[in-house]
Amino acid sequence: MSVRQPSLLALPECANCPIRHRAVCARCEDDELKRLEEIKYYRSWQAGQTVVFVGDEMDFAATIVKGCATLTKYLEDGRTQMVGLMMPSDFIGRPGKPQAQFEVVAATDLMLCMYRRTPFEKLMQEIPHLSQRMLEMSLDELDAAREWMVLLGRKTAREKVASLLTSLFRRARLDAETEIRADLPLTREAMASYLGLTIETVSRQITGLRKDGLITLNGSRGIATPDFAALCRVAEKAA
Amino acid sequence: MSVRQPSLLALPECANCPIRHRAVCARCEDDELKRLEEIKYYRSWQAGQTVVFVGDEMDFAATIVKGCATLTKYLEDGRTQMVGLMMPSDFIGRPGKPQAQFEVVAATDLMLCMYRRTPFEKLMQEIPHLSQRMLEMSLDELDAAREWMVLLGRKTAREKVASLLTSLFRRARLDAETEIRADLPLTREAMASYLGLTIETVSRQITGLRKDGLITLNGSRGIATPDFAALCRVAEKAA
DNA sequence: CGATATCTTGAGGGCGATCAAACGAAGTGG
DNA sequence: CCACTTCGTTTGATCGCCCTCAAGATATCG
Repeated sequence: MSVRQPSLLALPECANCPIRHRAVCARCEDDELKRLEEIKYYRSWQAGQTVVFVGDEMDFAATIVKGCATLTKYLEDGRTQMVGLMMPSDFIGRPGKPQAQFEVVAATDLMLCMYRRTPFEKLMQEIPHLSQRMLEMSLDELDAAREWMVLLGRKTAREKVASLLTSLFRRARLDAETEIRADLPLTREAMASYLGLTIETVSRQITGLRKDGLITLNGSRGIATPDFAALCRVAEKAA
Repeated sequence: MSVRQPSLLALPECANCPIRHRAVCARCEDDELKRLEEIKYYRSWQAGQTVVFVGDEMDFAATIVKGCATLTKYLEDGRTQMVGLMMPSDFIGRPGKPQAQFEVVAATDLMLCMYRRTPFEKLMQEIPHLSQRMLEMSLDELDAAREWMVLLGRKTAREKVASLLTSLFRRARLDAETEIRADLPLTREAMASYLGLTIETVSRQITGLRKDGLITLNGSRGIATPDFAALCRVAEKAA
């Protein structure tokens, strides 16, 4: 892969932003949005590039505009565990702790709407609509993390893979209710990291699900399901 | 165990509260504290009693004053995974989602400082000190959940048990730096639920750590370590 | 002291990891 | 255009950690 510098882009208006109503700025009034607009800038990365390294001073907070980013933690001997899979409108950053606790990597081509840290934290103090939305989003992340813990701690390999696929299907069908296909934004390696498995086991389980007629493949990234409900049943949704 | 009704207790003053400076009310001014005091009440449970069942309408939020509570999620076939281990000053409740997503159980005898839900959510709107602290605590919970995900997804049984013990030691030495002993607030079953293991494996690993001289036991609940640093090394702390 | 949880220990098996190799797609250069 | 590399994926063979099932030991409490 050719390594290109992250590029700074022009500044579209917030009013036209595709994730305006779901991001951290969702509740902001027009005048509040203007203040955010003053400290924001856009930046893009190619799939595979690292956005933040562990321990880096994070001098920004950001919203994903396009693409998909992963948050990954490491053990000393190199074992890795993904701890966040962030999609458009999701927030990246940790007000109060500028040291990055995990690596942020662009899983696909990625565009972030970034806010300089200090001014952003100041705005959080001054704009309740901002901190309120921030709290909502943190609590949602926490709920997701807890669901994820059940997957990691108690589900079988097959259930894990089925759970990930259903979750990706759910996020992929952007208002296209009928579409039960998706292009995976993750490599097998990223899926393994998400699931607490090895690449080989992920591959075997995907093959198994295909042989059982629960999914169909189209290349290694394209995937679809003829029976979404059945796939959900395999995923053993929490009671 | 004799089942006794949870008891309602008298209302001590917030000013004398042992966890006043660490709980959700930590940043409140005196006048703000008074408003909280108006909607609060105390309630106690015995070890083993369930505080909230999955799906229950939670008409309160609460702070743990004394004791220890667990948050547990279930799969349909009965598999369980603990997703929260809450200690004094920790917050229990989910503003915005009154339906309980998990079961809350008193791991030890437990006392909660409880706030009625609707008035509490109103105060969160009106007292920035409250919602700000709430955000801080949620982000800390999220950090802890992500560390926990690494444990569940990638650590070996031995590392898992060592990690839990070091974490409990850390929380137990309440300003008593020199004390490297603790009474476990958890049964083997609760430990297994925390770690994504079976009771038997937990027991075997504890025996193993004892035989290796990393810990000493005193009954099944009392535990100490002659070399905390060594135990941490076994726990394979994340880089 | 007996009744009942809780915890420990043992034997055996299965699921997922590990090690290894083949396969396919995309890109490079002769 | 075709060898050749590179990288991601698939498939196979074997191993070992942890689960399962079972029994025994210990603690707790009436």
